Amino acid sequence: MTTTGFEGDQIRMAEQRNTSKRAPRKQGTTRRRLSPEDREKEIVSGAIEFFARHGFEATTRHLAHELGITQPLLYRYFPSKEVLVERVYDEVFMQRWRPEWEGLILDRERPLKERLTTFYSAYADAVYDFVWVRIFVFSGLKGIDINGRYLAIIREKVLEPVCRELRHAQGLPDVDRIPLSEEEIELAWNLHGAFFYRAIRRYVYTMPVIASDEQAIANDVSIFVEGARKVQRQLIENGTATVSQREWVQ
Amino acid sequence: MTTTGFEGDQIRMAEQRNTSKRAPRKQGTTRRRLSPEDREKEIVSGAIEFFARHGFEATTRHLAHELGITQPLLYRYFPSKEVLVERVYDEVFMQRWRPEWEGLILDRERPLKERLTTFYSAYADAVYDFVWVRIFVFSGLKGIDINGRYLAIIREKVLEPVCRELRHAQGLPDVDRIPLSEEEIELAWNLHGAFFYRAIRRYVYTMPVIASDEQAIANDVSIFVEGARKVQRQLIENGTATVSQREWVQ
DNA sequence: CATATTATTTATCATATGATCAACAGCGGC
DNA sequence: GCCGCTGTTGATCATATGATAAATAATATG
Repeated sequence: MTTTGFEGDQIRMAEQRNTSKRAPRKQGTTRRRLSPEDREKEIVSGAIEFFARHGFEATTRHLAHELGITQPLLYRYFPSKEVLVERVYDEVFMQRWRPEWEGLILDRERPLKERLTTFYSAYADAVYDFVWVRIFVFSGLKGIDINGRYLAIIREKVLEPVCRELRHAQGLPDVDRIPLSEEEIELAWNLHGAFFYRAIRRYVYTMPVIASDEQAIANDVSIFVEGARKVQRQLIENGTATVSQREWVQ
Repeated sequence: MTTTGFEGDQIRMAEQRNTSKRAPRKQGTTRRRLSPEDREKEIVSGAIEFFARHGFEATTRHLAHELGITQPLLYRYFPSKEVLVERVYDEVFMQRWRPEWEGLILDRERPLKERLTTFYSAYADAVYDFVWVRIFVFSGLKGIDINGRYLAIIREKVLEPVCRELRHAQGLPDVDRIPLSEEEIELAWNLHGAFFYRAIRRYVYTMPVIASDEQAIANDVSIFVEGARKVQRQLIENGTATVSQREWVQ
């Protein structure tokens, strides 16, 4: 009646972990003793996967159980759950942005569609990822400021460049002459949203999503570059992109 | 040292609620006695807002506190937290889809851009909403099946119609002759993703998002209808929309 | 092989949380 | 104005959870 459901599971868990990657333990009862560095790495990578799956409200006991260790051991390596969670944030968010990506958008030697497809494909390699997407959404819901900081980078390194290059591609005035408006930035969010919503469908809604990301991204880009021309031009000329009733008819 | 931090707060909370909408209580100490129907309504609507804000892991004590009632009272109206949460799901998801929306997309008397803008604007009235977006994302992360069921409706009532109407608008063969492929449905997700990601930025990331939804939606639609033509045609003709290297150059 | 070091575990604490029940008190009927 | 019904609360329970400390055992060193 008063069973916690954990006592006997340790051996089972240990065996389970062995099937994945760790050195095989001769007997399920033997204690595994790692160097502090290795243990910490195991805890952090396990915590990342664990919190990505279950959210940050999930318990340290549950995490320890999944790691095949006891709960107090976590406190040998991290003074509190909060610190461990901070570490997970850092590990997932830090250095996730690769500076070389920026160049992919800006290289005017290549046609814009190709550049954007190349960029978003490279970006997808890093970001179409269970851990990344879920941690990002979890922390967003929780109101962590890390989201805002990351999205500021996206704005500076992706959205604004996309607007500038789209202007250049169709011979519109430079941002020096007519600065980017919020409405124009919102256009770039169109592409970015279509791109990232695919990841949300896959990893937040756990829907089966079409296999070829390359293909889908190329289509996103094509739709955007073809479709945004007219809107961007209107936006710059009129200061608004309101489509007159006449224009509905095309 | 052993304080729970709740004892004295009840009066304060009661006062706080009074500022919002409830009948003013002459004395902060008096007990408020409602009819079961009214009390239940208060609890449900309070729970919706509360869980949307804090997630479903948030505690019944915290909820009761915010409602200005004591925690045991919740159990007079709901046998368990789980049942209350179920009720919140039902309340938020049920009858959220308005059948008349479907007609907005299908009315071939009007140009497609106008139809889609009208539809997505109407849909935004219901769905660009703090509670809706966050509950949807929370339940998605939690793996609740309600998401999948809702998205099946979206597919049937929005994505497939959008594909059909886009075909019709540019004289492509009917779905009777060439059925919709997953790739083609993925095109419609482009528009839907751009649309819904705006809500995610606003209510999940809590970013300041541009004011005029009407405007932004009209732009989304314009980009999509203008941009998706070529891709859809290629998709149907070639069975794939792979853009040849030559075509990059436009 | 004996011993010291320390990674890991067992036992435990304080508080938090879902849930229950008897006591209290607002409100309608007489 | 008193009384009974019942909406509401205070007290409490069992378990869960973050955190701590002492006991145990794996590994290195001599």
